[in-house]
Amino acid sequence: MQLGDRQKLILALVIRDYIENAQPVGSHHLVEYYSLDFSPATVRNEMVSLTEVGYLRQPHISAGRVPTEEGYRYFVRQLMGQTDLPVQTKRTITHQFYQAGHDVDQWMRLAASILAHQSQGASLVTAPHPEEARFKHLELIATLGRQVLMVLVLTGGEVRQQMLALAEPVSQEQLSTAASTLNQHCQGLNSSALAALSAQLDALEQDVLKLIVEEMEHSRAVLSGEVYRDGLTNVLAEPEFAELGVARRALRVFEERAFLEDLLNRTILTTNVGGVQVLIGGEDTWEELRECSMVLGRYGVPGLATGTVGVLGPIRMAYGRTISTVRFVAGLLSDMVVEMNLE
Amino acid sequence: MQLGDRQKLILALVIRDYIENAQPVGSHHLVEYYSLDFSPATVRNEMVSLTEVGYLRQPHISAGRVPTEEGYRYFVRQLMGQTDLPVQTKRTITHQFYQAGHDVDQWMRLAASILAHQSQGASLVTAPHPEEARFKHLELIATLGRQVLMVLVLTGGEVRQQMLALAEPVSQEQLSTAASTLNQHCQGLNSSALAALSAQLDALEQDVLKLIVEEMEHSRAVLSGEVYRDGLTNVLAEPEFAELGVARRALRVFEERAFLEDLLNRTILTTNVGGVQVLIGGEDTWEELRECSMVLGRYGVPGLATGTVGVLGPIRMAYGRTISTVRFVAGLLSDMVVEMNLE
DNA sequence: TCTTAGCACTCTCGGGTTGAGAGTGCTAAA
DNA sequence: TTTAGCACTCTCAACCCGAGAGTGCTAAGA
Repeated sequence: MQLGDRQKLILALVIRDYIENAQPVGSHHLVEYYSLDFSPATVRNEMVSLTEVGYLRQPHISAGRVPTEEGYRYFVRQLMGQTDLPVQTKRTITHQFYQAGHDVDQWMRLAASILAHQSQGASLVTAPHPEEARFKHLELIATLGRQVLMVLVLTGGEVRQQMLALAEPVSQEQLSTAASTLNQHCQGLNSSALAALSAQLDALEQDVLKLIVEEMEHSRAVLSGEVYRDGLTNVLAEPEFAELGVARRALRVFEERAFLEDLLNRTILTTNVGGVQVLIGGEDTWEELRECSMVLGRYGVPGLATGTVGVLGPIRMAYGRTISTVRFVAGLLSDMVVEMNLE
Repeated sequence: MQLGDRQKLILALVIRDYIENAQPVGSHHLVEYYSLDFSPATVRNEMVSLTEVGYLRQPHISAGRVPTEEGYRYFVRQLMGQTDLPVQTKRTITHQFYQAGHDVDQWMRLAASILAHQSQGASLVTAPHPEEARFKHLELIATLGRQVLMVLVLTGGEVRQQMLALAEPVSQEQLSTAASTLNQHCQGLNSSALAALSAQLDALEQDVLKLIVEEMEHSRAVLSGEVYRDGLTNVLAEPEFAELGVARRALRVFEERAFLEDLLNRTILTTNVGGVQVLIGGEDTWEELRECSMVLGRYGVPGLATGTVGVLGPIRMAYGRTISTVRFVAGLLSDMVVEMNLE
């Protein structure tokens, strides 16, 4: 069913008002506050239609209207339009990133902090990592006794380190030789190609190679590295999380890696870099997210390295501002990935 | 003032009962439930004394008694005694660590998870790092263009990595030469000794050395690496965090690095390895912790590398179980540090 | 046909009241 | 020194009630 212009206007106003005040919106308030040139009775009539198509509902018979999840979805898709961050805000954010220097860790933390602050929600950032890891460089470093530190650099600039315990002590020279052999043979190969190499290597090199393959396989998961979070307490400030159970369920989402992994696997992988996905009320799929919305974005360079940024908040979320912030921060992080690899 | 034996018994029972049920404890209930061989009236008389010395209080005149913070402190110091984890529990935990292999990251995550689960609180673990970092080994790895990855191994097995952008491109050979020069000169030196070396080195080496010193200085902070957390939602389940504001304040503690840093600096540094410190109700020092208690432990090998484990919960916390869990996990992590360095 | 004024109706919410129950402190007797 | 008995205080849940908000319906007006 197609909505009339007046219905769209009323729906949009109800949603904006509700997002701001967290209270059911009545016909009288709407006309008064937004100086509409038709009467509360007319608004009521339109509200009846909007309620019938499922975009609005009444908490109880003598209350105003509240948007349904479907209402929010329609709003985000059709009514909201593209909003953009104020130039001044953009400039401030860019400046902060500029000051963070070249440290990926710093960038991630900063991104999480900015997202949380701007959206007044809880934020989530994963470090960039390649969709398919390719070998770039290897170092083997003797630490003490039979403990050896392996540092593996993958295309995209991702660095992984892993301790390995050898059967017997090996000198740094032997390790360096092994590393340089492997560096020669493995350049640019992906994990399956590496696995095929095994035959032509000696025992030590085979051991190391096995570990490399393992690491690279592991790094294919969406959630291989650290997950940066911030603003968890922001969501607790929202009235919809006043009830203990609701707050717990929402925070659990952020705590459990397994859940996040599932979530990201099933949503963000289908999103293009630069694109933003909005999950409203768990989308009938994630029970734990029933009372929340998430805005997820993907950044990076496809084929090289990508990562995820996201915000969790109540369904009554300022979608416009949040989406544009997520998009903007994703853009900056994409620049970082480019810079890291090209400069 | 010295408490009589019966007063000690009653205080201990009130605290244990309150910890379990979160409800004011009345004289009648106490006698009934614990089959005491004196009457409720006697208990009431003793309770009056305990209230006068400040170990108990009444929420209101017709309610039972509740421990005060002083009461908890007395309990933890004098009444509780050394409890120990059940052998079976210890075995299970040890087994889990055994299965985690040699990955420090895995160990930290596991430690946080076990602490959270056993204590039903929120847990906190910092990676082991040296009190005074000494140089052990350096690698320089060309990634792309002028971007160079520096991998720095410190005594104690701590590994730090940092990107540096050089003024102009440098080949891997040049980097390797520089690294091996530095490895020869810097072996076992601390940051101030390193800073003094500068004169005898060429431009590239000086650049790198500056960065090394910076990293090592930075790594002296208590909170240099990642902070592992778990069980945040556990604390939300406790009735004392039902109020929004209380829950926010408690979680903020865990979110803000600055706060944690201050906290650890001022408490844990005065604790010996293997020792456990109990903060009850913020100890009049930390406003944010007023409604919480923390149990903090230190692990590692003094002079080599140490780290912190801790649990946050309501003041009404099962101190016995929590303290023994913290102590046990700290012990396991200390073993890990030893093993990493000696094997 | 669309809009709107008027009105009866419904439901929530906050305030006030009340009675049951819990637990105390005091007193006096054992 | 301990304890039974008792009067007393206070909380808590239930209940009632009236004010207020906002609706849907109807009928009149544009």
